[in-house]
Amino acid sequence: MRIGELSRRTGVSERALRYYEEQGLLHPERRPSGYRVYRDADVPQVRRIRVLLAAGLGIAQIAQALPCLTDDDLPAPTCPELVAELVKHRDRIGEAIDELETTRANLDTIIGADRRAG
DNA sequence: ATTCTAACA
DNA sequence: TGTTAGTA
Repeated sequence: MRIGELSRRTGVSERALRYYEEQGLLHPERRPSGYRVYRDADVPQVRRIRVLLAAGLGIAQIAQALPCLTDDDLPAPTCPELVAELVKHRDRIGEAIDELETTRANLDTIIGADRRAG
């Protein structure tokens, strides 16, 4: 299939699909015309990419993670090294949440002071 | 009608 | 990422 169909079947813009290729996430063949040709397997592959993006992973990390995932819609890590990195990523998110909660508490204090000040 | 590359109000 | 120009 060409990029238009893949875009429709995945809900991902053609622009994004070309960008994913540029970043090494997809490797479509090329027709003599220059048109990209995708395989059926690229449909679930794109969904996996979106899941990983939604999980907060960067393009570079996703490029390395894709080979270590089961070929299913819901990515399951097969390489132990990948699992370790994902856990590390999860920990960073936890830290970020803690910092945001502190920031929110500080804001609440200011808001409270403002209300008391009228 | 579709896709491609390159570039930016 | 969207969008647009000029092509093939």
